[in-house]
Amino acid sequence: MSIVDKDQTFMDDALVEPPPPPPPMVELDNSLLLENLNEAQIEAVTQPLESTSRVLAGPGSGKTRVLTCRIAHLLRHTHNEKILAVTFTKKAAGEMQERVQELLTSLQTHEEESKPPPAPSPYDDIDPYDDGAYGAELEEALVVYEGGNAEPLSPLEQRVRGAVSWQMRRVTLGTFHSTCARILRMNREYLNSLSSVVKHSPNNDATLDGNFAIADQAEQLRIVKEILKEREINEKDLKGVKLNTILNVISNCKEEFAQGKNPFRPKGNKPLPETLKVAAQLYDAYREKLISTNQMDFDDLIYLTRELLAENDDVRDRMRQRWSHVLVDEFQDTSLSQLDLVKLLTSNSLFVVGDADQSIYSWRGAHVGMMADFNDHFPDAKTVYLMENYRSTSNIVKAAQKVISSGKTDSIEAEMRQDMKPKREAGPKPRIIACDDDKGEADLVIKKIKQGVEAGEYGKNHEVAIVYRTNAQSRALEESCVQLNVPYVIFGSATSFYKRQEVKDCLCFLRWLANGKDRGSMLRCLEKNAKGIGMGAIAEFESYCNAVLTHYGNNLRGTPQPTPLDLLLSIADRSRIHESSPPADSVLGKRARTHLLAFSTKMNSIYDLALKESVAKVLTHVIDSLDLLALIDKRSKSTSEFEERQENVRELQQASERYTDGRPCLGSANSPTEGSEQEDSELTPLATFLEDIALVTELADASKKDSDEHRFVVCLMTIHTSKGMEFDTVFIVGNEDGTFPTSQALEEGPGSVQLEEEKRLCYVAMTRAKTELIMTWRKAVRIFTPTGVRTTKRHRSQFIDVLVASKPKKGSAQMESGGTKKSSNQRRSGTTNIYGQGTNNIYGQAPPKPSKAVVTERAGTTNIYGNRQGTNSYGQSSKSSPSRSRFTTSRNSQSPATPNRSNPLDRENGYASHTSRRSLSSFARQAQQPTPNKSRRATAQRGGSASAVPSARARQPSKSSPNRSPKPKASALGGGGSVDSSWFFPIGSEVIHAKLGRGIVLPPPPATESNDMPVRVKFSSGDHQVFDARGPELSPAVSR
DNA sequence: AATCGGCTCATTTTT
DNA sequence: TGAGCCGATT
Ligand SMILES: Nc1ncnc2c1ncn2[C@@H]1O[C@H](COP(=O)(O)OP(=O)(O)OP(=O)(O)O)[C@@H](O)[C@H]1O
Repeated sequence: MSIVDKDQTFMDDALVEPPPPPPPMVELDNSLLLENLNEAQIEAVTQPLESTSRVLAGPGSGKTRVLTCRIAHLLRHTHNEKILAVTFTKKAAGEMQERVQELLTSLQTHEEESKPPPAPSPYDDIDPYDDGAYGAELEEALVVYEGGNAEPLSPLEQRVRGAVSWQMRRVTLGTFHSTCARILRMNREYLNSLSSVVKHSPNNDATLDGNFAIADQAEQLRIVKEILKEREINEKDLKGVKLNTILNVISNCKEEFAQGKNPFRPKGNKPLPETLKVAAQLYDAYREKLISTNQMDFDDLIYLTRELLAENDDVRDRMRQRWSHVLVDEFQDTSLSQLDLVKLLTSNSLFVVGDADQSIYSWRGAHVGMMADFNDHFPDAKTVYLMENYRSTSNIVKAAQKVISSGKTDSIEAEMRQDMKPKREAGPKPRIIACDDDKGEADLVIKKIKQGVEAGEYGKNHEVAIVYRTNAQSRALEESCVQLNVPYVIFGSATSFYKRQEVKDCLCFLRWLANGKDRGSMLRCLEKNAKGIGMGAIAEFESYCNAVLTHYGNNLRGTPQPTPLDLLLSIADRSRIHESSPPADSVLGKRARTHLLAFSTKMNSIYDLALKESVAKVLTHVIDSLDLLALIDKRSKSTSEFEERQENVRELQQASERYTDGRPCLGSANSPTEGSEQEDSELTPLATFLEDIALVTELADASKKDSDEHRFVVCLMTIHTSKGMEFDTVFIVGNEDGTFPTSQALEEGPGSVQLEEEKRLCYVAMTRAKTELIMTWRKAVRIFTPTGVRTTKRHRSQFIDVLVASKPKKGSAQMESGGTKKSSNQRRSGTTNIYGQGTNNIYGQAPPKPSKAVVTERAGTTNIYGNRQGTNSYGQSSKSSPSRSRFTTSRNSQSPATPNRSNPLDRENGYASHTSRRSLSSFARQAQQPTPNKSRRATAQRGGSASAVPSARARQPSKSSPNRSPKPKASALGGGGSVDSSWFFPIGSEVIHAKLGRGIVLPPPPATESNDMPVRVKFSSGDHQVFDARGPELSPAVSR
């Protein structure tokens, strides 16, 4: 105990006691800090230092800005107090870090400039980017990243940087998960006495240690499979319960347990659902396996930390002392357990920011009522509302508002909801475009973007995103990008990169080295990457393991048991285990022995290297000594596949290089860099690398260069991923019922939890747009059925209906007859009754009535609705949109005010700076023209390259169906924000008429009873004609 | 032990 | 459609 305490104190001291004294508190001029804030924002930022505050605010209202300023405010008004800021993703943490840094820099610069030249200060030699005060090791990396433009810093700049660096050291930025991992590792000595750990380690051997690994989904699955196998349960016997479902259920159960409930007890007299039955069967075994292999899953990070803090007063006090101020961004997506954590960590300064309408993670355990409930948990909390929307044009704000206020109206959220005040001009109207199918949609979107770029419609730094509901939707878009030579980047987690075999095959060695008990990695090493070893040899190895462990159990009690890694090593090097152990030869057969010995020899050399050398060197040695490239070659079907895989491996090696800090890979050796006392130094470089991978930190891509910064690139991502971002132009694709909202949500029906979340998701998506918002949908969608591929007709989404619908007329309510007849997808009978079931449906009382007449009448062929082209109004507005990173004044345009910090180990904040992921090789090839992005945040790329290679197969033009869109009455006559034909065919754009050829759209005539969305077109012949914007005759003339 | 081919199932969303 | 899994073959 005393040792522990000492250790902890020591670590804390390292942080609390600065080598240089804190900067003198000068007269603080807060006006500069508050200069760019409105009144409500100022009120939020300047809440008392010791207080609990909740900022409730809609999208684009500057929540993130407020949080940033609040951090700066706290830093400037306290001395050594430290700050914990929790963000939703690591990327958000990175941006936050950058922004705070920029802000502090500009404030500090201002202060320094207005001061007389001071005497030399202790900061003069501190370079904020290298921890240089403590070690010189990082210089190499610095050269790499600042190499191009390393200008000598002026004394002023040095002082500023030093001061800022010092202040930033007081800030810990991270996600709940990364913060928890940190807390757990800091308090590793407590892990095995946590009650739930005790409960799930039947052998009571101290199994968890500070090197615990974070189990990814693959590992979770492996464990479940292993349990099933052990119990001789066939997957098929599970009655259709899928393995992934089991994992999800287990995850939910953990939350329930944490909240003091027992999910496995039947509720009332209802029998337990099958999924829960299965989960109940597996739950204990699953946890035991994790713990006995020294692993935790994502959920454990949260729950065990919560337990740690709840059960150990001393730890809790220490952690509370450590962070005097706690801030949480995106609080609406916080779970109840995370709330508990916040409570446990907070002493008396808490600042949370969120928007109930943007809660989109309830499926992951987020508590939807979190924002509303906040004051129940913190009765003294002060609430500040931010009502102004600075991001989007008012047309976009209005449209989004229309969507969010549709549907359920009796929730607390709905009651609390107030309209935002748009601060920007009206801007171009949001547009809705119908497309034939996915190919048509993708081509249309990409062509429009291409045109925007090439015709100069997009100003400099114009950012464009395409967002979609499901990842699978990216494929068609990618194909179009490749075909049309438009550079793109897929945002999202890098998991697909780490799922690739070749990457896994490399990583399993590193993981096994870091955690000798990691069984999954062990099996992969042996099974896939060791020559001549298969299931048989593995079985023999395991009996050897058991023999030795039995021996330890019988004769060597008190001696720490060897891990499977130790045992493997011992085959070639007996000294790895106790000399009295039974010899391997006695257990292993000849054949197995030969191969295991060979492999063990190699592993020994790898292990020894790991005690001396960097992660990158070890990885290289792994690849070389096991001839992994040859293996990959053998497994590849083509040279291009091999090259791609090889490229992935290289990418991984590159990433690993950044985890070089002079310490050895397994550098437990307590002689890191002299005097290096950063709190993280107890985590080995290898462990840091692996943890970053597990927690989905974006890995480094050194190839990102400044020269890329101003190139145009389209950002592709799911709507979930887009949370918190903003773009000048946003395309939301796949807005058809069954895709978005998902069919599952539709089946739950109007007002259901799921459908409401889909609605919020749509709201989030729409509010990402600053100036231009375009929503597309597909009239036909390809689906996979047992009978093969089929295309199914789809209806535009109910959210679009909301946008298009006019004020409902009383009494016109009517169930949709299913006028879609056979053409509609019979499997989804659920969809029909979303129209006008009872009173609470999304349309209020009067669902739009699909007119039968329309259905039959319009039996025309081919056509898509309105793409627009030609010049339209949006050049004007892009300037007025405040650029996100343009907060600071001063001249950071030329100086690397915020260069990519180079080394993830240099993490005073536990955060590795943003970077991009591996590029799709096909993309890399075709992207010679543009590439990554100017935007600091727009960089990541997902692996999954296979999907980027477009198959050149010809596509059937899908037979266009009669348009069965419900035809809202008199919609264009409605008030502000309603849809008129210009949403489909902008005035001035070029269209093609099936018979009359090309024409130009003129201002429309007033709507009439028979044509409520008229478009007037002028043809080359000089004729003017009026059409129905929703009719089949017109289609947009796609740019040439 | 390694490879090949046929079978099944899939698409929510992510730390 | 196509990726991943299982089992039969060498
Ligand atoms: N007081 C202000 N004056 C001018 N622009 C502002 C102000 N506050 C914020 N902005 C701008 O508004 C935009 C949105 O800000 P921010 O990203 O902080 O909003 P948010 O509330 O976090 O949005 P979301 O909830 O969608 O994540 C940014 O471009 C930001 O620069």
